[in-house]
Amino acid sequence: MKILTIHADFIEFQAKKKAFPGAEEGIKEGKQRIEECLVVFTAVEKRDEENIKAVTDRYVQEIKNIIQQINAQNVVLYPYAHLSSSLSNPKAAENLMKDAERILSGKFKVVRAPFGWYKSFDISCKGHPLSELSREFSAEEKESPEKLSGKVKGEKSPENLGTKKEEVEEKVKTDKKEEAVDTKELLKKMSRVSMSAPPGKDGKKSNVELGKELDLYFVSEIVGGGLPLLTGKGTTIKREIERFAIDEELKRGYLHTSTPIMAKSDLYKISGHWQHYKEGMFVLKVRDETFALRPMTCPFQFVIYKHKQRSYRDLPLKYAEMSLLFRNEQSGELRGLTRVRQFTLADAHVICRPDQLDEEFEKVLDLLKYVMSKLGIKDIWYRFSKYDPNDKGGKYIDNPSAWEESQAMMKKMLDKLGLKYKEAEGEAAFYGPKLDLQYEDVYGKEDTLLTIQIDFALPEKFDLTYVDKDGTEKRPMIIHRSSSGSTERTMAYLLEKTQGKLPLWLSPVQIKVLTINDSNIPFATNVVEKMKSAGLRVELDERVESMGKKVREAQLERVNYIVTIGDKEVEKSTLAVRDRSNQTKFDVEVDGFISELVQKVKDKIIE
RNA sequence: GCCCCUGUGGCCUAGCGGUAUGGCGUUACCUUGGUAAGGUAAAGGUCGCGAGUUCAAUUCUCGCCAGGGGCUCCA
Repeated sequence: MKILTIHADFIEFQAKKKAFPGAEEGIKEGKQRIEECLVVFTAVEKRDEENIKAVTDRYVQEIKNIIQQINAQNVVLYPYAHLSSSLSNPKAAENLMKDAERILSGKFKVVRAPFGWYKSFDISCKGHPLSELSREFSAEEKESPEKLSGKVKGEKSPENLGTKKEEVEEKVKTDKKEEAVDTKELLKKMSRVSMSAPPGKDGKKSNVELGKELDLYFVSEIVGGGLPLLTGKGTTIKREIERFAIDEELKRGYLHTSTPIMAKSDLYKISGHWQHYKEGMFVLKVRDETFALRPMTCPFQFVIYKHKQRSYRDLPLKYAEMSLLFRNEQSGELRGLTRVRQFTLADAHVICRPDQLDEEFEKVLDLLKYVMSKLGIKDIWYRFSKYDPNDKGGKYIDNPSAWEESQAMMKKMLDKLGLKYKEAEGEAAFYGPKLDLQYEDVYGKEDTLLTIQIDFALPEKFDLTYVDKDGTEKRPMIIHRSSSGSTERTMAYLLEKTQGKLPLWLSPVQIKVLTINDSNIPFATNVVEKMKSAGLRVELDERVESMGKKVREAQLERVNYIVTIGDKEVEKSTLAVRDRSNQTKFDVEVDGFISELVQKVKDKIIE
């Protein structure tokens, strides 16, 4: 329910005409005038139907509270459908208001304006701070009326100024009480972790299972669904992927930006994301302003582009960012690291002249292929994602000729590059066609790993321009693309594909050093320190356990190399090295081994 | 968000209308052992949370939270 209240010197209204056939009958004809009154413009909404009684109670309570504050005697209940776009059925609304009239008339003089009629009215608002108020509420929260009214007031800051002192104190008290009660319960929640997933095809483990088994990440109830916490090991993988992507992008002429993770809603309104995806955004209302966590990077980088006048000589401009994004995905969609509510996207926007599009597209594809080769991403396929000409849900920018043109352009490029692809209607972004790089997870489910998109709509919306040779302003083209994808999802892909046996350069623990007896520890420690200072990730297992046990555990951790140090090794200053093929080499030179691994890491060898 | 499944100490797991089984890990002691699990002992749980049914609920019912599978969605 939404209400708007006006403390008025007077209101004068007159029913003119039925707004629909079922309008209230037997109403007073002619003008009615009420003086010194609180006028309550009221819209009953669809969701209120679930619990009419509770909503009525709150409605009455709110009115009483306001009347008390402004010290009025008369109330006018005025049906006002225009406050909401999701109205309840008229009969329910009419009955609700009649009920409220009955309840309130015990204490005040109540006039109810006719329901379902077009009415003319004159009103004179007193203009003091509390003379205009609005409230929005539903029956969802079943709490005591005192607490409810405190809560509503808390949401509307200007009115808070007028709240009586004791009410404010009471609110503070209830807040404190809530904190005290919850803390104990919430602490328990903090330790609750739930992660479980059945095996996939051929008994393969999902990224969820591997994440838990290898201690890479987990999801905690207290933090929330779709918000995984990466441990030190998990973060190592993430960091290596991201460093690699950033370094490679820099080599290829990208500029890395660093833009805020949130903005005022106005920014998203320009791009159309607000209209298209508001439901999927985390919206923050702070005082009188509305912000939202960003679900994508585009508009931020466009703001940077627009900050200066650009010449045709400046193009192509390639803005990249390792971008933290937030999307309020449906709860049923969340899964491990594959689909989350906060993720990092290796995002970029190549802003270029139309004559550069072909070449830039090709360069992007080359970058993606390179990244995939180093990450060991194979068995992906290309999907040419087009719009759906028959879509009437407003899912796509309404400009069929631009769609046809840009899709034809993309198709030409794909064919020229000799790519094999599947065409998919209705899979485009709302602003343009995409080339998606698809993969299959352990359950055989298809998902997008990387994407390249041609955008014909946003340059127009943001009025992006450059000055061409002839001195006139021209419209650039934009390629949206991700190089290593969402790092979280790419990690999920790699984990599932390798079943945790990550390539050396991505492994959280590359080497595990095992000692055979305590007298080997000093030499082993020395070796470990050498490895660490060479930049290798190594752990020492100096426990007094059997060799068999230590080896088995190291294998289960999926380390790349198991180095054993016993009396023979100490004596000769060498190592016994076992790799993933389970073959052990003896008498390996320490420095040689270290430099070999360092080189492998540097070259990002996929074994 | 919808449908279905799941939720037992840090991890895996047995079980059942009468507060719980075993293993791994942990801690202590013994073992100094050469490549897939050495021995003994101890500590650790209000059986996801809340309500209902019952003399009695971890067990049955409902609601909520979380995870997963399938839809839908994916800027």
